[in-house]
Amino acid sequence: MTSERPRTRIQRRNRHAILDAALVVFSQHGFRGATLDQIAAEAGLSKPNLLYYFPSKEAIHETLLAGLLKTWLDPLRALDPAGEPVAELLGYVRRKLAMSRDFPRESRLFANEILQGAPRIAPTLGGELKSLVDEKAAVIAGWSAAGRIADVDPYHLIFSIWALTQHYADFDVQVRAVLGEERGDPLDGAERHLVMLFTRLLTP
Amino acid sequence: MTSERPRTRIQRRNRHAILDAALVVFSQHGFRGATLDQIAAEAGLSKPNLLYYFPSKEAIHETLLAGLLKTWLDPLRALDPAGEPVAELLGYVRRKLAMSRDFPRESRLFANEILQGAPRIAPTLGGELKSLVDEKAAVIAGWSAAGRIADVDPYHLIFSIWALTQHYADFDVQVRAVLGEERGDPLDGAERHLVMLFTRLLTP
DNA sequence: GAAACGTTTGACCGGGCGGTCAGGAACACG
DNA sequence: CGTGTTCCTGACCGCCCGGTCAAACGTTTC
Repeated sequence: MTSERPRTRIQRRNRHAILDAALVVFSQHGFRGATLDQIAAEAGLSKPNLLYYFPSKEAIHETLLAGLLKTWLDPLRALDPAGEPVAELLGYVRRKLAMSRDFPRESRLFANEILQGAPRIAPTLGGELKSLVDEKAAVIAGWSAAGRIADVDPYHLIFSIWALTQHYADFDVQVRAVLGEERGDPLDGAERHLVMLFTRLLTP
Repeated sequence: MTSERPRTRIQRRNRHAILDAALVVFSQHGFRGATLDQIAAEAGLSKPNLLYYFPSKEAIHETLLAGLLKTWLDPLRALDPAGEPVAELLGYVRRKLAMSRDFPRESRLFANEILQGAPRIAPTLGGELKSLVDEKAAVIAGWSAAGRIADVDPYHLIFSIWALTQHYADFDVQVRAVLGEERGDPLDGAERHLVMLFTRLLTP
């Protein structure tokens, strides 16, 4: 893969600006819905200049996804087999929810990719993602068998955490439309609710 | 709105074929990502013939969304204030999960629309959807106050049901990639898991 | 069978798209 | 200051997209 680090400061700045702009545009319109002109405008650059730094639209998208996947899986990697089970899982929920709060565009970029059949990251899903989940699922299954948490299917537990936390980023518009403008940040209520939900679910 | 019913049988057949094909294509590629040629090919018609039955690409999409929203909200409408609270809510979960099983493309069409900021159904979200949810949230809050179910935020409870059930349709590729091909239908495991989850959450 | 109407299509159009290219501007370094 | 290198851009290209249209084809009706 092309992993040459940017040499000059101007390169770093512009590549960064492009990826930032691309994240905004791709996450809102999806890959096909986004245009290079939009990204260029958002980045404050000309379209040919974009293609000076990246060989193609595809390449920008791929770079974005590759960078995303690492940070996206970190919260799960941090799940400590040696920790207190319920606290560990609640910590995972909180970290994941924090990502929905702090990186909603990353979440939507990912959701867009999966929705469209994951054409560009299918191998990663069946490879890196699957083996990480397998590993952590085994840990959870161990906790379950030892009676330290309630008896739950570890895979569906993980899916539940993903679904419940990412929902607040991906379906943000709907959440806000339903809650109206009065209430405070939906994410605050969500955190209380989810901590309660998983506490009730997991304590034996 | 254009609500003239199709007169002849050939009209009904072709309009239906177009909407069917459009659902397949729109749900996979999103509005901008889909092309009339794709829809026409999927429907087995020529592109100009598509535009004989619908005035524009937009019109096809709108027709699809309008028809979708009704069926999409029916499971929530069926929530009976007079029923037994836990059973009612579990029934809602099951109906919603059945929709993910039977109409995954409808779910993805909806998800695509929300992800992109709901440009075409924002009014409906703040109107029809909000008032329905408000109504049912009041019912659930009543059950909560009466001690017939545990003390939960009714809005976030409803969000949780949406998130957990739709996840299996919208993120189907990811779910299957993680679970591998061995296991049976993910939806079977999901149903057991979700029934357990909501039983634990809701019983006082 | 001919008129009248509903249905289908090939050919076409203007605009927007991803991408190219030749050359100019800005900078680094002696 | 000169020169090599990096950075940037206007103009352009070919393709694809949504949509149009005139004409042909089918079907019904009398």
